[in-house]
Amino acid sequence: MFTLSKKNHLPLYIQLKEWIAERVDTGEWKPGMQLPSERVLCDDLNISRITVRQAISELVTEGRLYRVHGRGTFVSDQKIQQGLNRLTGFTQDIKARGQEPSARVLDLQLTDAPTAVIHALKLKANTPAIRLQRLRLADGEPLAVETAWLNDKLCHPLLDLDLENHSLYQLLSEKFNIQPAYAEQRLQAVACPAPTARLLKIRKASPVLQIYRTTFAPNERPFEYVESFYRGDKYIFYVSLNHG
Amino acid sequence: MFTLSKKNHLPLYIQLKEWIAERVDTGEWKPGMQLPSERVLCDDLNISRITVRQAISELVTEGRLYRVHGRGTFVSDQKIQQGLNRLTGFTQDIKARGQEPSARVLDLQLTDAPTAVIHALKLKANTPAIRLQRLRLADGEPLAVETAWLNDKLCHPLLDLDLENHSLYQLLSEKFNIQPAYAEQRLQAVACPAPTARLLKIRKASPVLQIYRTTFAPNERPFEYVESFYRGDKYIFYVSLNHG
DNA sequence: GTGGTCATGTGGTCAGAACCAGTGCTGGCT
DNA sequence: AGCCAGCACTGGTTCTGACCACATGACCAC
Repeated sequence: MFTLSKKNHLPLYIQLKEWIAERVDTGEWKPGMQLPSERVLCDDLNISRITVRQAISELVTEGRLYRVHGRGTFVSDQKIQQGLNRLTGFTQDIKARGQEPSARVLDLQLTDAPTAVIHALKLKANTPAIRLQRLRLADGEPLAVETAWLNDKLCHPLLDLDLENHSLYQLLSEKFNIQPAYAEQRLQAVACPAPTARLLKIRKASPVLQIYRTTFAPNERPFEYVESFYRGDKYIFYVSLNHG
Repeated sequence: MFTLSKKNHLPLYIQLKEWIAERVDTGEWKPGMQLPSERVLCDDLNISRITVRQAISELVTEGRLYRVHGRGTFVSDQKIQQGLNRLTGFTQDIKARGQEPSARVLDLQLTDAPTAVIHALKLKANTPAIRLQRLRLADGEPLAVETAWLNDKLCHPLLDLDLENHSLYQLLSEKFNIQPAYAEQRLQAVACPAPTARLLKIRKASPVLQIYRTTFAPNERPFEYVESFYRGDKYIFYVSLNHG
């Protein structure tokens, strides 16, 4: 069926894993289909069961396969796979929803960071930070007010850039080589404060989704802390959860 | 240091995993601390290395430990940990927040399923389903109203069980061997409907977090659809996002 | 001091074997 | 016909043992 090359320095289980993944991706093995049993794979490929199990286990962890004790191993339904939980900025998020994102800059300055920001970005006390407040629109309608705090040391020249027509993440990536790798968010339903309500063109105290986000670079350093208010009537947050 | 009991039917690697997890949770082993090497653990506990590796590997996958080739295994920085995005029921969720969960059953019956439920659970039209509505409390205070729809075929005898004092997921697991594997959620900030507000003891139209969840079993069949209203002033939802 | 070598300790990969624990079919008994 | 025990499969757990790849520090030669 296929040969694993020992010469190739790649571990056998990785080679097997990629081989299986390819069958699944190309649709040669369709969702619900049963894989050859672990012992059959051992014999056919002339490798030990521990190797086969390691390859399959990783694919199970990734959600591409699932096992049923006593019955066998099967290809997962691809629809279920998590297209959710992806870290994107407002721009990408809204585009993914089929709408046209835009922005109006309300404030952009270097100023003293409040303690919540100091803590989130792991700054020293009394350090200034960049405060960027924008009204975010989807298809021209106000959807959210977003206040981002950025580490000044990492991206000072940001103050001169055009943040109405470009994605912040895109600029950070192109100009400063900062890519978001990971983010933690807190979501809460609150009554909209009056000033924010005026910007969003909703009645004050309307329900809004308040989102706090801390974004980390690949080296696990936080570079951004954002507080947003999303109109409750216009924005739905999607998330997927997996069994521990 | 500690003894693994063979009598206990739990697999050795699970016992070891829980033992390590406890050290980490209680803070006996602090973030950054190096664990005893795999071979040392083998000798001390008189088990094979493959067992030790399986226990550690799962904790690594969960983000509680990390390994460095050639140096050792270490306790992760807890803040980075994604104890987030774990699929749990209300009971586990509230316990994890350090509060005491409880429930009051408002409704439990077999009835016609609305189309949203038919669709989410992939039922045939005009199929009845189990409707379970509960007021959920944390430390005795109303926190959420939860309406769960369950596939009748999978868990009919549920109608006779004690759902005030037991976790639904625990019962599903013990009685019907149904384990949640994956869930998709939608979250939205809305104004609380009057009847729900009375149950939650808040003013009507207060902001609440409305959460829809579809829960899937390991075989990717949906078995539960839940609509919940969480008090906006008492509940914060945590989520982590990863770079695609 | 600087730079290379090597011993040692770490995790990473893999073989072969054994037994346990669910699932589902089959054949024999009632 | 219907039930149930047994068997042949599946994945789940665990062992012994081996070698590879990487990190580190001690040692030696320059």
